[in-house]
Amino acid sequence: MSMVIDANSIEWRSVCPIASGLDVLGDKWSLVIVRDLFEHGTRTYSEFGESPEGISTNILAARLKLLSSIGIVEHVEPDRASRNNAYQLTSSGLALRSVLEELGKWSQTHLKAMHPDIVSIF
Amino acid sequence: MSMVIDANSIEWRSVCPIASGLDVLGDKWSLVIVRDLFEHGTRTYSEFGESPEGISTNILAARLKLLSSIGIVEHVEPDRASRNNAYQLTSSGLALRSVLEELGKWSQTHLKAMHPDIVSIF
DNA sequence: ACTTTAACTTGCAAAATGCAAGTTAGTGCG
DNA sequence: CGCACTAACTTGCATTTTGCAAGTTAAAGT
Repeated sequence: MSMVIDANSIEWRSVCPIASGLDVLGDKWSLVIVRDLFEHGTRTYSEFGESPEGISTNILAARLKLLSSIGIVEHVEPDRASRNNAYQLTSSGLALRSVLEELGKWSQTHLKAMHPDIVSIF
Repeated sequence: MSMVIDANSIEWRSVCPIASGLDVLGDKWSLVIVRDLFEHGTRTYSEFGESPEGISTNILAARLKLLSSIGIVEHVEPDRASRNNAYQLTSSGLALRSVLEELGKWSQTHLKAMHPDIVSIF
C-alpha cells in the first residue's frame, strides 16, 4: 500500500551520504531512468518503455514522481502542436553523470565474466 | 520464495553496463555493506549490525552470499584463537571505491537541502 | 558439563514489484 | 462537430522482496 512517492516520505536511514544516496537511488530502476535521459536528453513517458530493460508503467510513474520531487528530473512543457510532454534531467540529475560513469566502468570490467554480452555506452 | 542468492540466479535485464551493475548492486543494502568494508577493512557478521542503518540479519546473510558469489566480497578465515570469521573486499570490491566516492559526493551536495544532517565520510 | 554468543536460519506480516487491463483527456481526421 | 486514436497515467491483483522477531547450531570460554 504505502510506497515512497515523494521526497517527504523518504526515511533517511542515517547521516551517511552513501546510505542517503541509496535511500533515494538504491533500487533497480531509478538510475536506468537517469541513464535514458543522459542518452536521449529528453524522453516522453512512453519512450521510457522502449528501453531494453522494459520498465512497467506503474513503476515508471512512481519513479518519475519521486525523481521529480527530489529535483533530479523535471517535466518539460509539451511542444505546442503536440501533446507529448517530456522529462529531462535537472542540474542535480546531470551531476549524476560521474556516478553512472564509474558504475558503468566497474560493471564492464568486473561483470564481463558472468555476463559476456555486456557492452560499453559511455 | 525465490530470492536472488547467487550470481547464477541473476537475470540480466540488458547488455547495458549501468543496468547490469544495478542488477547486482541496485538495492538499498549492498553498497552499505561495501561501504562498511571500506571503512573498517574487515568486518565480522555481527559487526555489520552495528552500523547506524541497522541491517537485519536475514538480509545481511542473503547479501553477503550474493556479494561473495559475485566476487565482490570474500570470507576470510577466522583467526586461530577466535571463532570470529570475517568478510573483506576483493579487488573487484575495492574497485567500487570511485562509485561510492561519486555517489557520496553527489549526495552531500544534492541531498543536503532535504536531509540537513548528512555528513561527509570520504 | 554448562553457559555464552557469533553466525546464521526460519516464520510471517508488510511493502514493493510486475503484469495486464483499465481510464482519461488531448489530437487528428472526416 | 464527432468519433477513433493514442499518450500518459492509474488500478487490481498475484508474486517477490523486505523487515522484524524469534529460533537454531556449534564453537569457546569458564
